[in-house]
Amino acid sequence: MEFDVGSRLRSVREAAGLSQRQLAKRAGVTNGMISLIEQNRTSPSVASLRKVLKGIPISMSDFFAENFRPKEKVFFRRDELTELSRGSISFLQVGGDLSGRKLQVMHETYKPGSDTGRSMLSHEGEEAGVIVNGHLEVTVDGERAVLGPGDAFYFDSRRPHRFRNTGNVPCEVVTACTPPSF
Amino acid sequence: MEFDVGSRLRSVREAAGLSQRQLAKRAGVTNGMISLIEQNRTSPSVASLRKVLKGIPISMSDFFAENFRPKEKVFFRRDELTELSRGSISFLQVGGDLSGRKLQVMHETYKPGSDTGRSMLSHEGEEAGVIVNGHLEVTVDGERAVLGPGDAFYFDSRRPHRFRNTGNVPCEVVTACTPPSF
DNA sequence: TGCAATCGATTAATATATTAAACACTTTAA
DNA sequence: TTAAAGTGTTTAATATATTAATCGATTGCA
Repeated sequence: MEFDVGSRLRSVREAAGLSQRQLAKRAGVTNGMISLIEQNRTSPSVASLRKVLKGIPISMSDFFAENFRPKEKVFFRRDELTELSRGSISFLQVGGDLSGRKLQVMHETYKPGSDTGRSMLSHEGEEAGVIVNGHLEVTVDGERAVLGPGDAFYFDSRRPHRFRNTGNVPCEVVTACTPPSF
Repeated sequence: MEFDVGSRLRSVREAAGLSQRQLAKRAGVTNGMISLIEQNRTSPSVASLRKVLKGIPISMSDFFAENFRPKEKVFFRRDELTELSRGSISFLQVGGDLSGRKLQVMHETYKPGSDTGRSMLSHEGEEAGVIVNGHLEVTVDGERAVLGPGDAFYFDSRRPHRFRNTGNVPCEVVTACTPPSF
């Protein structure tokens, strides 16, 4: 799924209807450099790539965005949900391959003592959920709360976050995030 | 709005709980280079940045995503969910004002006999949910299924759809859609 | 037939990214 | 105290990105 910078640049440049020289002039770099980048004969510095993309124009984020694909299946029996990650946390994802989709919904079960980890990773998007059974300790960017049945959360996924079941019964949660995070 | 690569890298590295040397080893580059990047004393090639981000790990796309929102309310007790009631169906929305947000998560309860109507809702976006209790009849674009606890659905919201509780006990569902539909 | 103006690709020269090694500082343990 | 291992930073040497100039091929116009 690793797309290469060269083909991607050529693609967006041509989509914008610009020649290498036209783009080079708008971006304040040389046409030769654009040629080399598009052939992947050099890996531009992000400073240079920024200048080039500004000439198109397209944002870094959009330039590096993943690509899309359609989908069909609608209904999923509980044993058809795709299990994503094993260990002491069960992630049952609604739908199979979500690449190209914007929404990810999961039915998660946290065994007592389970923990998403201390590393507090962050990713783009928004994230929310409702507790169905048991209790879950949720930490977001320094704030912490223990949530029970019916309680809920909603936050920007870029804020570092962590989930732990500190109780002694399993915790069931239905969560949603956009776009899918894994 | 121009965020700089150095501070962003430092921020995500620290969020992942890694030292410059630890990250350098995982990424296959030198710690000195990471130091220089974080100080913006050099602009890495995208090839190098890719290696570094893979060590965290975080995608290019996420790395270049626009910056955080100011802190907002994260946790919601069940009596704090905002009720959007529609007749015999109870919609408890996670979060207050969702304007400008991309994700809407709701804890819904369908009383026996309740029905979103045969006019078949249709709107832009994607929609998914997991049944928590009871049974729900879901119709999407001609396809119909009766779903029970743990079952789920996922579809493009532009396909006409309808929800009915044809059973004799209340049905609880956690649903998500993007973007928010009301 | 030209000549002029494009196009993208290539090359030697040069600017800069990257490395390897050392620096100064803090923490931990004996 | 002492040593050892951790942190981030700095520097000279080297690898590579980038430039400026040129190339051959194509297109349009006289």
